Formats: sequence, C-alpha cells, structure tokens
Amino acid sequence: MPSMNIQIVARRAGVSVATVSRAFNFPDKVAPATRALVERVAAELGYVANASARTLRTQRSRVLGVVLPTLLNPTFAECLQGIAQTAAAGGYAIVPVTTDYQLAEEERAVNQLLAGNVDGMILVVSNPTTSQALERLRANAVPYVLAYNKHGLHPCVSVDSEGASADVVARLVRLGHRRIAMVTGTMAASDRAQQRYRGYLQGMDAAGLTAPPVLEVPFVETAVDALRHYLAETPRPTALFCSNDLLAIRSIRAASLDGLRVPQDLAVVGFDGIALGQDLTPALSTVMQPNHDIGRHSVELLLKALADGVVPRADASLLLPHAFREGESCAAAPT
Amino acid sequence: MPSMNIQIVARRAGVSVATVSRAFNFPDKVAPATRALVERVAAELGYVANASARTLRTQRSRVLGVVLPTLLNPTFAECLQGIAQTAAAGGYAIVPVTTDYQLAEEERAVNQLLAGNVDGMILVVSNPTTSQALERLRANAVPYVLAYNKHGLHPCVSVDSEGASADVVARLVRLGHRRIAMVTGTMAASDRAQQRYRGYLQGMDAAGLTAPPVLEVPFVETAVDALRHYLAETPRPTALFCSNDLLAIRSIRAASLDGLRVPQDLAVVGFDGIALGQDLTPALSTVMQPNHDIGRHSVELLLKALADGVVPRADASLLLPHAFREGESCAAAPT
DNA sequence: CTGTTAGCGCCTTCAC
DNA sequence: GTGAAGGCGCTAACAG
Repeated sequence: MPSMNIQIVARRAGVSVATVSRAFNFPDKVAPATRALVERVAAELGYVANASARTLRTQRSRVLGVVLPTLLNPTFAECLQGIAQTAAAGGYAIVPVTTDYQLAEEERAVNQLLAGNVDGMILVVSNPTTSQALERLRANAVPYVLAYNKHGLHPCVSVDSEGASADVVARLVRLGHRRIAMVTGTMAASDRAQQRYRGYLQGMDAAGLTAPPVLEVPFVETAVDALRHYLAETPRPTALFCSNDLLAIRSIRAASLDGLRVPQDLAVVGFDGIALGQDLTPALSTVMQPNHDIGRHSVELLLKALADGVVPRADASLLLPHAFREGESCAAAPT
Repeated sequence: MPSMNIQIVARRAGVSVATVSRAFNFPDKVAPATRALVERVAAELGYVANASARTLRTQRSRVLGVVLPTLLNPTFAECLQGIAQTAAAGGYAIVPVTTDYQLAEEERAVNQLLAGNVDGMILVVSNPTTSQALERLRANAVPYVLAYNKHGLHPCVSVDSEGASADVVARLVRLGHRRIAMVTGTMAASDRAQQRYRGYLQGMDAAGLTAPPVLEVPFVETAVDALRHYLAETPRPTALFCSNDLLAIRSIRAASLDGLRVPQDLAVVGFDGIALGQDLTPALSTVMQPNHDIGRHSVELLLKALADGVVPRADASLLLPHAFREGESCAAAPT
C-alpha cells in the first residue's frame, strides 16, 4: 500500500490524475458524481497523497519546526502541547528539536529544520539579540515566532517577566520580608532569567532593600546541594524568589533537608505556573504564565503570516497576562 | 536562499549536478579536489539538499513518527527525550503526536503520520490487542515498535509491570501493611494500568490479603477530590499503591489536605520513576522505569530493522530492568 | 467539468 | 572520475 499513488487511483476510477487531485484539493471543482467515485476508489485502495511529492510541487510542507530548550521542564511541555494542538487544528504537523540550553544546539537545530523544509518555526532561544540562528532565519526569509523570549526586533509571544518579578518582591515585602534572596538558572542561557533577575533587583531597589548575592545554578542539574549551601549562609534569607518552578521545588527540598519549614522559616516563590505545582505540599506559590496559550498564540501568529505569504512582524508581538498564584509555600515573615 | 538548489551549486562550481550529489552522498566516489570545490561553493551558497525531493526520489524520509498519550506526564517527556536523542544520532527527525489517551486519536495520529511519509513509528498505545492503528500499520507494512506496551505479537520495549507491582505489594507486606489499596488511571485506556493492577492483585493474593476496591480515576484530570473521598473511607488503607507517579503525588496531596502524614499515617508508592519525584518532600518511593532507555532502545530496534529493510519482529522485544527507588513516602505500618 | 503535460529537486543508472 | 537523462508523485496551467 505504501506504493499506492494518484495514477493507480485515477486508472481504477477511470478518470485522469488531475481529476483525482482536484477531487481532494478542490472538491467543488469536480462533478459530485465523479467526486464520490474518486473518493470511494481512494478509500478502497487506502490512498493518501504523498506528502513529499506535494511539498516538492507546492513548495509548502505544512510542517512547523519547534526549537525548545528541553521537554523535561513541564513549562515547555505545556507550551508544546498548545503548539501541537493549534498546529494540528490548522493542518500542520510539528517537528520539535531540543537544545538543552546550549547555544551551539540552537544553530544545529535551525539548520536541521531548514533542511527539513519546514514552512516556519516557533523558537525559544537563549538570547534573541545575539542569536546566530535567528540571523540565519532572517537571511533565508523563513517565517518564525519567538515564544517566551521578549525582544523589540523580533515577533514574540511572552509575558512581562520583569514586571512580574518586581511585583513578587513587592508582595514579599508587604508580607514583612526583608532578606529576600534570588536563585536562578544560568543567566547567560536565558533572557527570561535575565529579565526576572532585573525585575527582582528593581523590586528590591524600590523597597529600599539590598539584594544579597544571587545563586546561579545550571538549568539541567538538580543542584539541591548548592541550594543547601546557599541557605546555610548567614544571615539566611526569609524569602526565596526562584526564577522557575523546578528551582522552587528543589529549594523546598533543600530547605526540608536542612530542617527548615516552608513557608514558616522560608517563604518560597517560583515562576512558570506548571500545573504540577498545585498538587504539591506545600502547593507552590508562583507567577503563573499561560504556557499553553503562549504556544497557541505563537502558532496563530505564525499561521496568519503564512496564510498572508509574509513573515510575522515584530510589532505583532503579544504580551500575554500573567497572574500570581497563591499557594502555600509563601507566607508572612516571622516577626 | 530557500530556492537554492543543486543546479545552482553545480553551475557555480562548474560541475554537473550528479557530481554535486555524489560529493555529498558518496564523498569518496569523487576526486578530492572536486569534492573540496563543491563543498566550498555549497557552503558559500548555504546550500542544503531539499528533503522532500530526496524523499520522493529515494522513498526514504528519515523521519520517525511518535505516538504518545501526552507530554504532560514527565514519564513520556523523558521517554521522548531518549527517542529524540537516539533518532537524531541516527540521522532521523521525529514527528510526535499525542493522543490524550483517546483511542480515536490513536487512529487519527497513525493516519496522519502515514500520510506524512514517515519511515517508521514508535507508539504507546492503549491496548495492542485491540488496536486498529496497529492493524493499519501491519497492513501497510510500516515498521514500528511499541514502547511501554507489552504484547507477544508485537515488537515491544517495556518493563515487567506485573512483576514489579507484585513486588511492591510484597515489600509493603514486609513493612507490616495489611490494608493496601490501589489507585489507577482509567484501565481501559492503558494496558500498563491493567498489568500493574494484575500484579497488585497477585501480590495481595500471595500474601493472603483481600484487596479493597480499587480507585479508578481519569488520566487527564487532577482527581485530588476523588482521592480524598477514597481515603476518607473506613477502614482507611495504611498503604496506597499508585499506578503512576502523578497519581502518587496527588495522593500525597490528598492525604495532606485531610491531615494525614505521609508516610506515618499513609505509605504511598508510585510507579514510573520520574526524575522530579526525587526532589519532592517526601521524596517519592516508586518503581523506577528506565524511561529514557525505553525510548532509546525503541529507536534502536526500529533503526536496525530499517537498515535491514525489514519490519521489527515481535521476538526482538526487549524487557528492560526496573528498580524500586527508596524514597520517603513509604515506611513501616503503624503498629 | 475533465484531460494533458510540464516540472518541483534530487538520486542513480548508464555512458563516456 | 564525471556528465546526461529519466522519473519519484503531485499540482497547476492550459486546452478542450
């Protein structure tokens, strides 16, 4: 059956290949009776149009490339789900590639997808400003949208990481916290991490507080030990703002291992809003991003541009709303 | 640049298209000087061979389809990572499709991938015995390997869910537990769930214990409420065996909401071995499956068959080792 | 409304 | 070691 093709169907139906093609692509440009006949024969033979031949001929593959840091962080898994559903609804398949937060992998990924004839790409890159990969896309006039990244010169779907982070600090301050520390993944590997850190510094500054040294740990490792060491320093912070939910979970683990109670001895706030956070004890207090929607809107932006035969414009960028999700890992400072 | 093709490269290099093609596909069938020239020109022009044209000509796409229930369960995200890495190492791209545990979606997914010219598929299906999708693949002679599923008539990469589950019960019994309950996702949607339940019943039987009614909840929902109701029943179990780690996490949540301490008042054991489980408090006690390796071996089996031009055989199935991971969510029964 | 035909870009025999 | 040419399966003019 894999060798089934339009010619065989045409012969069996007693029509020309053009008619078979039209019956599928422009059903109303074919007589109802003929169409029914073709459809019946095609169904009998299990015919499905060869995607490669169609792509070669039309120069459209109906495939979108997706470049993500990792799927092991539920944030991106949730986003990818939004991407996949929206793409499928629009008749597009997706080819995801992960970079593990490695710059070199970003370029490899883009090249691979470029060679794979994708119609467009959704990417989460380390840093849009310095990205060679994006440069490559621009040079090739490949339509793309960035997810999570935020940059004035590229089409992006993101949230206000900076503002949200400053708000978190303000909230902690209202709860009576003064020694508010921050822990983040490798900042060089993520503009979001940089934005969140900047927001944190702004929040501290606005409250007239001095920020203690930030703890920076690799994205991929568990780093519970580093967190324990960090928390063992005196004066110990009363609140910890974590640049992402996985770090928050590990921070809670580290605190527990050292006999600290969360939130009584240490308030912990995350960032991302992964669904799992709500099922933990204590439930994670976090900045909830609409991960699914970030994926969905990214695809919608891209598909609209594809339909119009243009590349998405930077000024079509979307800033989606975030929200603080009250959990149990964050409470007032000890008095 | 997207319109770059072999002809342009050939002209620019002053050779024929055949030579360019050979320079890339059979480097040693071309004079070193010629090859260097072609490579230089191609690099300058940013030429990459058109995947669709190559696929159409060679009848090989170097793409693998992957059918999974969901990526929101880290089990499958971890597995997909193994799949992606191994596929990439072998020069294959992947197209993942999720089914959300819906039977109808399985067929849709397979049809979509079939139309997409994949060279083979890795699948996690609900039930290999009754799967229309697998029948479709067999009829079309499409090479495939099942992951997690276990079935004598299909090539599978799995673990001994049944044995592992019986062992969990035996372990709980050794810890002094008598009222050991089980909670599972919808069994009709997963042969693994069925196997794990069967193993649980065997373990109970072997210990001369009566199994209380099992709690069956949908895979996709959180179901913390259902769990709370279940745990409120008297006599309350002293140990809970959960068919997967997400359920275990939610069970711990449900217990906490009812003021039950884990593991003192309720021992909880999961199944899957998701990495996150180790960072929770209490750390999850669970049956660790080699999720990454399940993905890796599935691809290796598939690629070997592709290389040999055959479909993977059922008797090439792999049963990978599992291990009990000692966490903190499981302890001796109260005396 | 339907048929004929030219190529999309590539690989691969077959000559040379 | 290299070149010429056919055809993979499909769609889109163009005729009829």
